[in-house]
Amino acid sequence: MTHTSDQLRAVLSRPVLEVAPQLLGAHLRVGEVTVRLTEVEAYAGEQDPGSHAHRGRTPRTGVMFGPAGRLYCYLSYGVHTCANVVTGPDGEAAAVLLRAGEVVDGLALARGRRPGARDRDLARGPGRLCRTLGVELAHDGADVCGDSGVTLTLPAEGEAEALRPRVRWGPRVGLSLAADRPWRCWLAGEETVSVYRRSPRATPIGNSG
DNA sequence: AACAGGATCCTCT
DNA sequence: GAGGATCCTGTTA
Repeated sequence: MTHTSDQLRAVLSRPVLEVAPQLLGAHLRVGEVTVRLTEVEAYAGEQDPGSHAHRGRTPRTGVMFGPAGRLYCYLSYGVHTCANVVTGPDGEAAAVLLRAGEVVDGLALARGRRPGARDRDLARGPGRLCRTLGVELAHDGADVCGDSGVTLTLPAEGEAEALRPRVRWGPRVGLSLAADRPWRCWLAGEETVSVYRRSPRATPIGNSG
């Protein structure tokens, strides 16, 4: 559906576990490259031991504590930019990590940004997705509901309905804390969905609360 | 000022 | 499936 920016922000302001599956099938456009999202993870803010916001607000995580619809970008391992869409009411630090997608526009440019990668791997993984789209730390705080150069388009109503039965849930990738919470969701049958890896530092299965 | 720990990726085998 | 690269961030002193 083509939402106004107010409608989109209203959707994103809902609880993060409600918003996350609605982002599956959505199109994220940055400049000339567009990715169709196939896998995301929900992070529930200060209550969630797996979230960067767990220990409160810091310079890095500040955007997450603001209103829904902004991009929270951070550096993973000091090297890879990863991006989240902030969700929930203003003041609540919930966000959805954009884990993987399929390039549906700007393929030539995307390939140039990821030399040697197969097409299915262009945006398979949160760091790769940002590299492919050209998302960098400078995009931290960009409003996907506004005129920031980053545009989010939710699936049309009929398509969202068609996708619903294909949504699967499982544990989030690579977390040492709260490793068992099934807050990652993806579209079954999509070849761009990334491979699950459990953190070697995570507690044994079932013991992490 | 120093340290420990990553919401990852790539290259092997 | 395993291991290393690599450097930012938050915490502690």
